[in-house]
This record gives sequence, structure tokens and C-alpha cells, in this order.
Amino acid sequence: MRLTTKGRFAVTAMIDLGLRQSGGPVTLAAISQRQQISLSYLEQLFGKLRRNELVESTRGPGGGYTLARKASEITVAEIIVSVDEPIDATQCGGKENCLGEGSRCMTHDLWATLNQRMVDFLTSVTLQKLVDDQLAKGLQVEEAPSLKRAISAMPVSQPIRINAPNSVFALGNAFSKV
Amino acid sequence: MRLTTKGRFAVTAMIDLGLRQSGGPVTLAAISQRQQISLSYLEQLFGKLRRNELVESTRGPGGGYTLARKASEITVAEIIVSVDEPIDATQCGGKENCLGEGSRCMTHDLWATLNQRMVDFLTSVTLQKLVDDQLAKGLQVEEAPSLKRAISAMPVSQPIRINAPNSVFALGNAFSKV
DNA sequence: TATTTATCCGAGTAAAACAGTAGGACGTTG
DNA sequence: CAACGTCCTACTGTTTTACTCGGATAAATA
Repeated sequence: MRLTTKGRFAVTAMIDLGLRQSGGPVTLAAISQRQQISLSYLEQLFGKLRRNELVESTRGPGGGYTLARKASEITVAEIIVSVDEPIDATQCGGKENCLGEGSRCMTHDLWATLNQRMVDFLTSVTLQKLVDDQLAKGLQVEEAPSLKRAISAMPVSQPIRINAPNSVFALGNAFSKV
Repeated sequence: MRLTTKGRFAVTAMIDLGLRQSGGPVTLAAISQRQQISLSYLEQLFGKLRRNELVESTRGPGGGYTLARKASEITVAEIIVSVDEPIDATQCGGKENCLGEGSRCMTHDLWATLNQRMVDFLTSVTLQKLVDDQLAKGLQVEEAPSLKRAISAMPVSQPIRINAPNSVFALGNAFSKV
């Protein structure tokens, strides 16, 4: 169980998805802007999340990602293991840094136990809980219109610059330096 | 709290020290051979352990390291923090990856809690416990004579090759590739 | 005092992991 | 068919990790 910003980003993005998927598939472009995570990087992460069957994708216009299961049935441990390929904290398994042949290295049990504690804790936290925490903190899930509706509701005097992707729902200086 | 092989090496070396310090200061060269950790690397680690007042050093012949406190008063958490400078698992503290100014990032509490659990666990494990575990496993702490006594007890027909440092207490192919 | 022992210290370095980019292919919708 | 949005591979710059090297300093012994 490795803990890097990759895992943090994945959990953050999944919370964002959990908060907004009621309105249909959520695009990575939208998550990218709200959470200040680069689109390409999100694509990598969601590729892994999809292959681990935590999310489902819909391609084409109006597409995006939805949770593959109820948020209450997705644990933080699953999300992290999906993106940070599972490397346990012991990293010996009898191979390296061990004294004898039959004998485990001196700290094997220590790291194995620590690893199990971490997994237990992260398994006990569901995505639903994190989503609820955000709602409890008074987070405003703004009515996120689909691009289709956004376009039809847009005044004609304010043209959409299609080839400037990050300008449509701009939230300040996105991508300045994540 | 970062978990790398550096922290594992430090804990392993401290167990070795705890097992043998009853016979006086233990040299890093001896630990290096028993635990298959390079001497230079051990010097770095013990420099930090000393500055964090977990061990004390004696220079010169017959010197080496001893524990600065009783093994029962040294925790694994202290050892790890000493060598892997303390970086908490949250790594945001309101700085990065946070949405608003006043609001914490969405996963802050999650990582802070996980970090605390890890610290709690590693604080609950003392060096004495790990030493006892090794003794319980039937580890043989061979009577490790000081170099001085070793020399005077050595038969004259078996000269000591002083400039071949790893040959005196050789335990096989040390330093093959750690 | 010279030699040996051993800690002390800083700089340097190869390799891996991390974090992110780039560029395009593929499927869907209107 | 054009726009959208996922999908996929490969590449790149930076940081961290896990060391090594060369020497300085201090203590004990001959």
C-alpha cells in the first residue's frame, strides 16, 4: 500500500464524481477544472479505475464517467490500490534483506502488521462517507449543465471558443502549475 | 510518515544493536556484515539516529554505538522519523490541491486520520519488543568478542590480515549486492 | 608519537519512481 | 461528417532513493 499524490488525486476525483454523477456522466474535463488536475493525468487514472471496475465510461458527446457501483460499496482502499499498483509495505516476502533461508527478515511481521492496519482503515472508509462529508461541509454542487444545454442557453453574443478547451467553464487560472 | 527501505534498514540495524550492545559498543562494520547493509549507508543512518538522540557513539578502537536509552523506551516511530525526515501523509496543510482559500482540500481529514493511525501503531511498538521477538524466535546471539580480545585469543599460527577488513568475522559473501 | 581503529561529514551519482505531456486513434452523437 | 470525449502508448523532466567516495577527526594502543 503506497501513499502518493496519485492516490490522493484518484480519491479526490472519485469524490467529485460521486458528488455530480446524479446528473449523468461526468467528463474528465470538468473534474480537471474543478479539482485542478491535468486532463491527461486524469485519463491515466480513470483508465486504471475503469479496468478495476470502479467506474464505467460512456464515449461521445454527453459521455463521461459514472460510478460502477453505489458509492457506499466503493472503499478508499480499492481506489488507491487501483491506481498505485499494490505494493505491500513489507517488500521482502522472504526475498531481500533477510538473514537466513528459512527465517523471515527481522522486521517482516512489523511491516506486514502495519500494512494490514492501513488496509483495514482505508477499507472502512467508503466513498459515500467522503461524499457525505463534503455535503455536510456545505459544499455547493452547482447545477452543472451538460454542454448541450449550456450551448443552447448561451446568448448568441457570447460565442464559444471551441478550440480553447479550458475556457468554457473556466474557474480562474487552471493548469497554472499543479 | 514515509515508509521506505531506509526506515526498514534503520529499524533492522537498531534491533541488531539492541541484541548485542550488552557486550559494549557495537561497530557499524559488524552490523554491516550481519545485516548486509553497506557501511557507508549505515554511517548516514546512524548520524541521524545520533542527532535524534536515539544512539550514542564512542570513537576510536573498541568504540561503536550503544542505545541512548533503554530499548523499552525507544519506539519504532521515533526510529523511522529520525531517518526519513517527517513528512506527513496529508502534504497539503492548506497549500496545494485545495479548492478554496479557507476550505481544506476534500481528502485532508482522511489522510490526517490515516497518518495518525500509522503513527499510533508504530509508537506502540518498542524496540525492546522487536528484540524480544528475535530472541523468542531462537536467534543465537553469538558471543561477539571485541577485536582486542579476539586478537589476544587468536592462535599465532593464524595471522590476522588487518587490511582485509571484512575477513575477521566473515559470515559469507557480505556486500554481494544489497 | 605513529598507527590503527572507528566515527564523522559532505559531496557526488546511478537508477528508479513520480508527475505530468504529447499526439493521435477510436467510438458516439447530432 | 464534425464535434465530443474516451482510450492508449510513448515520452520527458524532476525528485527521491539508495547508495559510493574521499577524506577529516578523535581515541586507544604500541
